[in-house]
Amino acid sequence: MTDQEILTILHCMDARVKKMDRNAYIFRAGESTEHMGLVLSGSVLVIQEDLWGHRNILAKVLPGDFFGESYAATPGSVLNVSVVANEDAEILMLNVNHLLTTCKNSCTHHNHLIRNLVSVLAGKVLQWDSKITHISKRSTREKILSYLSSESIRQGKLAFDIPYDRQQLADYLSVERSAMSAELSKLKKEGILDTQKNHFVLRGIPE
Amino acid sequence: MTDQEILTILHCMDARVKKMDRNAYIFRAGESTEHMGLVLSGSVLVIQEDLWGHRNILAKVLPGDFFGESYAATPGSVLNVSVVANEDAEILMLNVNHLLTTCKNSCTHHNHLIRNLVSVLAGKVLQWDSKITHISKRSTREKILSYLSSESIRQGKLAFDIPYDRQQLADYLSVERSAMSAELSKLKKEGILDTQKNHFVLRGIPE
DNA sequence: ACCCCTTTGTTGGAAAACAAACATACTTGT
DNA sequence: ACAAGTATGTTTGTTTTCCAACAAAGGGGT
Repeated sequence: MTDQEILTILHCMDARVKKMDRNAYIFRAGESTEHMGLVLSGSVLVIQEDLWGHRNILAKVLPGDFFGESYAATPGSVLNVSVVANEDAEILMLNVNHLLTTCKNSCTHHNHLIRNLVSVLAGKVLQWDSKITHISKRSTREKILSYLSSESIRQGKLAFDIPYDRQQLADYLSVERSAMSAELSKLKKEGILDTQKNHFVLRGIPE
Repeated sequence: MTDQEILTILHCMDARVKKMDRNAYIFRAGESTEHMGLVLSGSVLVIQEDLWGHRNILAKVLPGDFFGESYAATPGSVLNVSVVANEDAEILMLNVNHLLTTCKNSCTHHNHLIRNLVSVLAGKVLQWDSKITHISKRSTREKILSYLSSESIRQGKLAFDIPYDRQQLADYLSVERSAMSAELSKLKKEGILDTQKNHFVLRGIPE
């Protein structure tokens, strides 16, 4: 596309850049929205939290990736999650309704964009599938190994970084940080993996 | 749409009806597919299972609803789930690639169908969100109550049926059937709910 | 009505996670 | 270099789940 076309589309979708400070809320559970977010810089967390401090991290969204598309694309839906900036971040907010309802200008690119939206949504479902795979495991150890091995496969190496610190990983896997930490130590002692900070090396089970 | 138009579209998407016996597999984890399924009659379960008999039910799909769209819409993806007939069922298989790649006949309805696909996918993400909400809860009791109250809200009544039997509910919530059964008894004794078979009545917490 | 088979409820010991507290790095700012 | 704050690892009771086995209830077919 030419710059002009991109500008037209951005205007079509009512695009606006928002600068968010660390820990600022972009969406709050209970609200509804027509906009989806695209992370330009920094990162955001998609979370659920209750009044007792339990925080469930559904995903960390990095630059180039979207969030909130499903709520924006479902009229009448109410956000079941909140989105907070994990660090200072720039977010491009895009109105999905403007994309889905044929616009007056009848952008020839609308259809292409909608197909892209299909890819984004399908990818999100697959991502959710794999999160469900991990947290459905019954023990902390299995959840850890399920997550790490899928990350290892996804990144195509046995040594890789994960986007979470310990507390965040525990919140992502829905387990106690302390129990997880203990389990990681065990796995180290057994030689199944090695880790320092957010860097992991899987060794596989010795025969 | 006229019958003729519908027929054209069905042909476009390589539509075929499959009759499945109870317990027959429609998709197996590890396969890939260009087709999504539409349940015409009966019902199917979207599951993950391991070699030790643990079965995680991701969803029960009833007539009028789809399954497999996300894998079909993501070229190169591999099924992370299996789909089995929960009872004798008729399934309409639709080729999503034919829908996404502009067809030679250039069906004028393609765009409309793709928008519908967006809705279906967005709805699926929301459904997954709520499943994650339930199984992220730390105790069996909380998982049960999270699921039941969301079903109650969704159906708009305090008395409602759920689509699962006890074993299936346990598999959906990723807990032990026996522990769940015990917890349900407790909740009954405490007067928080009542249940017989798959019918539930929520009473709320007595003040 | 009877038997068989499936579903649901109950129990008890073993194992695991939870929660809170503390110890030990590791950062960050000054 | 220091101090304060944060992140990570460790430990200890307590609570809960898991698992296996059994009991009770319900359904279907003959």
